[in-house]
Amino acid sequence: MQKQETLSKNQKIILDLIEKSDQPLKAYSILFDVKKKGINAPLQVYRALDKLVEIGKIHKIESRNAFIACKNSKCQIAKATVFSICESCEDVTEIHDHKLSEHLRNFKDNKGMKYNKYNLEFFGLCKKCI
Amino acid sequence: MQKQETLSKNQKIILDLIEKSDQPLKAYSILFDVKKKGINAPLQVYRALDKLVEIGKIHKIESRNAFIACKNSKCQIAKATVFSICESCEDVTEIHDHKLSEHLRNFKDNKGMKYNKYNLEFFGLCKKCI
DNA sequence: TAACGCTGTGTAATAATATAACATATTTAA
DNA sequence: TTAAATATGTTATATTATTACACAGCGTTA
Ligand SMILES: [Zn+2]
Ligand SMILES: [Zn+2]
Ligand SMILES: [Zn+2]
Ligand SMILES: [Zn+2]
Repeated sequence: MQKQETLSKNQKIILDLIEKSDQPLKAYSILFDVKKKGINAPLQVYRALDKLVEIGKIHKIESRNAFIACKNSKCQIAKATVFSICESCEDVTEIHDHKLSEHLRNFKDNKGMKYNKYNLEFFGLCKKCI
Repeated sequence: MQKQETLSKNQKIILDLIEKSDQPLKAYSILFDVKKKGINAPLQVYRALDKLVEIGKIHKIESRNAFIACKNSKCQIAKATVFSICESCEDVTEIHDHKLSEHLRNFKDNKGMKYNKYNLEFFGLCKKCI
């Protein structure tokens, strides 16, 4: 919570917008929406997005080049993300599954990699689209 | 193997190139390399890439917008991919871990999604970069 | 208080990634 | 042998992201 207080003007504007949407937003759609607030250039948006991702307030959906707010206070350090994505309606939901997280957190390959982050995206059809 | 035989000219050229590299290649770097073979436009590359991804000959590394050849005959239907990515040297390795695959294949959320695909990317430091 | 590092802002230009639209050719299958 | 499906070639354009540069605000510290 105290991190919220230290956000800059542009970061707040953009986080507010993303948090109001329950679905991922794309950078240029964000740019369009915040022009009325005086944010004029892509770079202003990308800088805020980078910071918000870094502190875990939002996550990037890599397969969609879009950004969604994190609703889980526990993953504020965006190091372990799991999403479910409907390939028909594009609905995206963040998944918090303790057993799955444990499994992924404990995963060791046989090459001696030292992991500090993972991102998992499940694709399929949601209830409405089946 | 018989799928290889049915690849078109452009698909073969581009698959050959990707298979010769043990690391992911980006679309425009592929384009640059195949110009000498008569492939002149981005779309020709992207069309081949789409097809090769579809039949599981290559995979897209979503977080890097790059394409890597699949060396595992079992995942020819690119529905279940796991990668390890070194954030320092950008080395990418496809992971085949039976236990992990089982776990992911069997994962069910509580929203009634019907999954048909997943992609997992681990990030960290490889042995050389630690 | 001045010098400095750090973080953020604003702006313009450009790079990098990907697709639309259209015309034509080749392969496959009924 | 026609029709459908798949692939090609080309131009233009859309979308996503970064580089480069100038400057502002703030806390530290010499
Ligand atoms: Zn989260
Ligand atoms: Zn759906
Ligand atoms: Zn594979
Ligand atoms: Zn490395």
